[in-house]
Amino acid sequence: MTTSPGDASSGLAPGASAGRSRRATILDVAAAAGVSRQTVTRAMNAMPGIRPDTRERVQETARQLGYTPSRFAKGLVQGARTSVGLAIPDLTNPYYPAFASSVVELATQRGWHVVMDDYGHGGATGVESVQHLAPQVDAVIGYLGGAADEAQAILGRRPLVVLDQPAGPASGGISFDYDHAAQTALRHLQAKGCRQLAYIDRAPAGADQRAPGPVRANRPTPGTDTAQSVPTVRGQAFVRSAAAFDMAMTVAVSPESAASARQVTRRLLEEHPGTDGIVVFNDLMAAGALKALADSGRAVPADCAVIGMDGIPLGQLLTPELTTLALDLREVGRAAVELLDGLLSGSLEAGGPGTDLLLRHHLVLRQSA
Amino acid sequence: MTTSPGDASSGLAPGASAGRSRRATILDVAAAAGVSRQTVTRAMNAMPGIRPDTRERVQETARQLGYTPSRFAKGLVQGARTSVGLAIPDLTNPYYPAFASSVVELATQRGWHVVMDDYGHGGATGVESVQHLAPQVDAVIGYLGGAADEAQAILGRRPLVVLDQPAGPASGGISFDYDHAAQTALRHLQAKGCRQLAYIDRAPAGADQRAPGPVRANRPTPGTDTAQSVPTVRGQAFVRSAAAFDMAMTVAVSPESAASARQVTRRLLEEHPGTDGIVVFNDLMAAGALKALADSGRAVPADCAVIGMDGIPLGQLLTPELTTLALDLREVGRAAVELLDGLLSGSLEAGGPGTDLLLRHHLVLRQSA
DNA sequence: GACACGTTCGTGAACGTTCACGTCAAGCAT
DNA sequence: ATGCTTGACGTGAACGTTCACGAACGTGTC
Repeated sequence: MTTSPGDASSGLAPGASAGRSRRATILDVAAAAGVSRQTVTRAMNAMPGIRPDTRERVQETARQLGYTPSRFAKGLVQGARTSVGLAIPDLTNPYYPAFASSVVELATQRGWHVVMDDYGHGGATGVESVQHLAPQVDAVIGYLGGAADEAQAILGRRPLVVLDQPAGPASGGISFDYDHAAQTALRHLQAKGCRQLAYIDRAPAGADQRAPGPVRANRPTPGTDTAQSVPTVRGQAFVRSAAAFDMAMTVAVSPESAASARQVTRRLLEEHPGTDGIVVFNDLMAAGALKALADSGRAVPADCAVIGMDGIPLGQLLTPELTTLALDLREVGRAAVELLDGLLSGSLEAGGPGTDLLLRHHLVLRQSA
Repeated sequence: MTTSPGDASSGLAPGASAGRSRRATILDVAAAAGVSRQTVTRAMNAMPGIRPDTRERVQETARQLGYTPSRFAKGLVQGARTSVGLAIPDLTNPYYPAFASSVVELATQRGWHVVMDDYGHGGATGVESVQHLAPQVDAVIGYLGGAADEAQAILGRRPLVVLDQPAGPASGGISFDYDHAAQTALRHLQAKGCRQLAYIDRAPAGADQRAPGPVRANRPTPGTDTAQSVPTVRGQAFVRSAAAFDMAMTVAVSPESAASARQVTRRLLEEHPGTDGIVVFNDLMAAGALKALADSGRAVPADCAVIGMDGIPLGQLLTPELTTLALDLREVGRAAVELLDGLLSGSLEAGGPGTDLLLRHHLVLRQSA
């Protein structure tokens, strides 16, 4: 004990500036300020029924003790402030932050907190993300990539809004009308005179990331099941549409990155030099495809048109500027939050009407097609 | 009431599937399963000392009642799982998600939760963001844009790590060596033969977003105070360096978006047609500058070189690919999390040595300069 | 048959805060 | 003096969970 009795600047209770001991509680503050718990509460929460000088004295004491009210004790007695989990596969893909930004904004407006998880770093799955989020949140919004049933099981009665898939066993779902998107894109390409199409799909999560997928010519013949070589529902919609439009379409598969898409597109162009129209899984990969076309000396859209998918701002910065099947991402975020809001407030019933939305892309014409 | 007495699949206590009443507590489960609180705890948390069949019966009961343990009660008795707030000005700028992604990854590895706030939507400030986060978190990491003192005051003893500014009154700070960055860039441009430089700075937050800032020729003459027309420390470093290298440099100011930067650059090029080297506040705005140069029919880098700042992946997708003063964003995130980790564990003392880091950009040479 | 022992389960206490009261004194009218 | 109001402050109870015990019940051992 080196504390001398005449110590200046600390006429407080013992242990006032104590180092690494225990967190200060409301009782410590009350004792140090010579008042009761309730008065401390009144001082800290700007409640009436306390004399201004008392309030200030208590606040000063709290400051000196480094007192911070326990959010757990507060939450326990007051009933939860709602906090929602946001499960995102990859913040590095500009699509997701654009969506997340909207969710965070609208959630904040409602006084919610957003606990974010960017899973997929260590190769985690959406379900693992929900598992990590679950103990901390009252609801989850997320791109889970399937497995909504397991996620809902983990959450119990707490609402779950899944994106890019129908609700299924989840509380709510927002999915996208890929058939409509595909038809819109192919109609446009057909009108432009494109005849030899290609679609670059995203490789499934489990696929080997090192070896870009095979380039397969899938001349769509009715009755042929192409599901195996076309990993995503998005891709399958394009295959269906190509058949309906009677257009030839090659499908290539690439991991979800611009660099991989560039490489895959290069191979595609070598094996199918006559390709005059390419649709790509998303805008990020489309950027890679544009690079590959430039590498091969082709002019876009004169030699080959390109259509991306997402509508992220990135597209406007590319050269040529990217024509894309755009989603209004702020709108998607708004839909998700409003759906969740309805679920939480009880004005919407899980699995009931209005919990399974279908959103449409619209074609934004820029230079590349 | 349409519930018939012979209803199957629900032999539980009354109110089992009750609609919107009260949240089920551990006591409800205990009563319904015919056991005690503690046994329910043991069943839910996979603790030993419970018979497998009991465990399963309890779990099933909990599932049916939709029981979810209160995170508040749990936290109160167990001591907090740490959750950190992440205050970000704008998730729409690709710089921030790249950083956030790294923070979320490393925080998750440590078992922390990340509460994200994307302030700046409604024109909120960093301090307001901290205010919103404070009741929910044990620490904050953030790009606050100054005002670290107020933020720290709100947080009390809880650690605060600020980015892009020295720690000051905050617990820890990570800042960037802009003088070094500026010297690196200008040295390169000088070697390339550039003689008429321009720097495009970001307009301060309070500035009118509609009217892009003035284009001012700041031929650096020693003794002239240019601080007023150069809003950021980043910009001031470039002005200083230009003076040191004895290079002419015009400073223009633009709101932080590619579209605005494009517009400002266009005006800059009209007023200063001889410009042969441009450095831009960040990569996003540099993308706009590249567009403006293309608009004016100039070749990059032949007619005019461009150097961005940040090192976000976007730069590689542009045409021409963007030379940039890159920050290793995963490294920045790692530094922030490790700093916070030290602060939280007590191995680092707030304001002590090692809490104020200075990171350096390195020049990534691509096509644009 | 007494004892020790392991397994399974239940009970008091505690976590830190707020809510709903209760108390006490001062001021004022009757 | 009495009663009533008002302002400032204190006290019991409750929120829902886990921790540290203790009780009850077999099961084996000597």
